[in-house]
Amino acid sequence: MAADSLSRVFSALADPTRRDMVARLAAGDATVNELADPYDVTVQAVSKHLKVLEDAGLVSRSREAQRRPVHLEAEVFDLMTRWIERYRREAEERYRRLDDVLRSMPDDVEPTPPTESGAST
Amino acid sequence: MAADSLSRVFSALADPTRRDMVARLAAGDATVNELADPYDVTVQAVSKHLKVLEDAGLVSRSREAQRRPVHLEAEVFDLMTRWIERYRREAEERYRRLDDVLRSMPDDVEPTPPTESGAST
DNA sequence: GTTGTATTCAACCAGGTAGTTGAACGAGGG
DNA sequence: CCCTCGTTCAACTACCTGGTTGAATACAAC
Repeated sequence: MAADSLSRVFSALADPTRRDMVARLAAGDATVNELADPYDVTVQAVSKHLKVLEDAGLVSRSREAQRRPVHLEAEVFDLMTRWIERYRREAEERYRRLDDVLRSMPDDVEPTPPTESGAST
Repeated sequence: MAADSLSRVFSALADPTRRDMVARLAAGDATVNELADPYDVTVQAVSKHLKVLEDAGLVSRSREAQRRPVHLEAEVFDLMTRWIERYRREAEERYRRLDDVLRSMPDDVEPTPPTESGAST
């Protein structure tokens, strides 16, 4: 299941520093030291953040002499967008449907489809 | 601390159980007990998860007798989608631009050529 | 008023995470 | 070869998180 990688991506982006790194990397590749500069933390801490982003598939690192330029991988964003949009659409549709029902319902009972059983994975 | 709302939303959805809850809530409102049923954890744990989702603005709870039906709030998804799409677009555009540059540079010099180990293809 | 049901609060524990310092490693330049 | 720079590894600490159990609260039914 893609749940695991989805967890890694969401978790990676739950940190403001990492989100800021992603934002800056969207403007262009950078080295660990360059990335670390604006933050008030050690380079080692930034290196750890980078590892989290890398494990989530959000960035990749190449080797160029002793530097390791960090590159943003945009494809993983799709995974999130797909998940988000799916449930948003569902929720909004349901909302619209409910709205319809309420409007077309004088004071009768609620329609309960017989195909409704416990939700499963 | 993850005080900003974007951090809270990403953090909330980083947990597979909470994502599953959201998925199920997209199909319709549910009570805490209903939500807790399929999971192998106590109701209290689910209540905590719900609090996280609520703090993130992903769900809301009303009061209906002693039950507290949970309702999915779809708007917050927009916040994430906007963030994600912004940087994805930036990254993709940059990629396209780079591609252009490379194509318009047949055998010219590169901006930073410390080592030359073959032409770029 | 007492009982029962649904939910939350409080205290606690195990594991993970973000940060630190200090040392090691890898590649170029003197 | 030795030194320096960029980066990562290792060990440690403080805190946050997800889980537990047990008690408390809120409302409905009896």
